[in-house]
Amino acid sequence: MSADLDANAETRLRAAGLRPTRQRVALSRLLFQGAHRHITAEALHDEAANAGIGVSLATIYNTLHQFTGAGLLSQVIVDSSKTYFDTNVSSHYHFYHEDEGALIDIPCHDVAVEGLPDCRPDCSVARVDVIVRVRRKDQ
Amino acid sequence: MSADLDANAETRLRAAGLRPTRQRVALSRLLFQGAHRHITAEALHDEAANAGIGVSLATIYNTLHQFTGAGLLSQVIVDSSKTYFDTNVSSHYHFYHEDEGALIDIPCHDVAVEGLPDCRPDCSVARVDVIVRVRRKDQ
DNA sequence: GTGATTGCAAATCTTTTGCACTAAA
DNA sequence: TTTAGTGCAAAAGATTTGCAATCAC
Repeated sequence: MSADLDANAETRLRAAGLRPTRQRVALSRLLFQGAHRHITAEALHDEAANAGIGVSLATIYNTLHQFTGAGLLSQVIVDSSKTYFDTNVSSHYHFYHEDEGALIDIPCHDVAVEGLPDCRPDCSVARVDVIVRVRRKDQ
Repeated sequence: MSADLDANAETRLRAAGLRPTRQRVALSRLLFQGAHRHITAEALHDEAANAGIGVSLATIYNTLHQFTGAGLLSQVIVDSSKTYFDTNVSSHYHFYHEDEGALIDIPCHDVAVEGLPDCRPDCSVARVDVIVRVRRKDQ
């Protein structure tokens, strides 16, 4: 079954036009098996290390960006000090828990953003980000 | 009139509970005279230098954060590599021109964000950010 | 005077880069 | 074999911090 997972990961990578190297297959398994997740480079590095996969931080960054370029991941910008990557690449929004640094998806179809004006005639909209910043309630 | 502007700046600072030091008064004038603006620490530092005001970059950062804490500025997080500060502290959204790194306000009353679910019972919404990322159209 | 503020330089933190080495096709 | 990918260590940026000097009250 580990071989199965590897085969899945390999297929996914090939489909995205990426060579299935040992590191990419391993990271792909960590990222895409199970539910969608939000992760930072540092966190993925730690996770890989705990899983006994030796991957340098530089390769983690490279891989995350390659995956993003290939459409396997999306970047979420909510905090000026670190970058989150999201395994959910469909259109959706986020809660960001500022106390915990946690991201939670908000399905796009739940939310309507209406009345946006046009920016400029020579511009087109690449993406609309909606970030709902939440905090623990004061007691 | 320069004295007037300084007096305004001083009043603004006192009202915000900040001691009106030379640097703060000068930066306050740069930031708050004229129309609303979006600026980075680096850009404000350059602007201050061009205006003949000697302020260290560390003080620029300190001041921007103090102003933000005092409610005179708000932070806009749109780019993982730099932080923008906005002199418009009223509730509103943004266009972000990714090719140019330019921010443009979208008045909040133009836009309706509807259907947001609750995050968790123990959380309250601190702010809703809407960032419309635009690009130059491909020709 | 006294505590808040500033400036500088060094430290920190995240992310990127150059280059020799290794692995996939 | 040939090119893409990796690891390391160093570099690059943005931001922060420690501490002595300075300023506002």
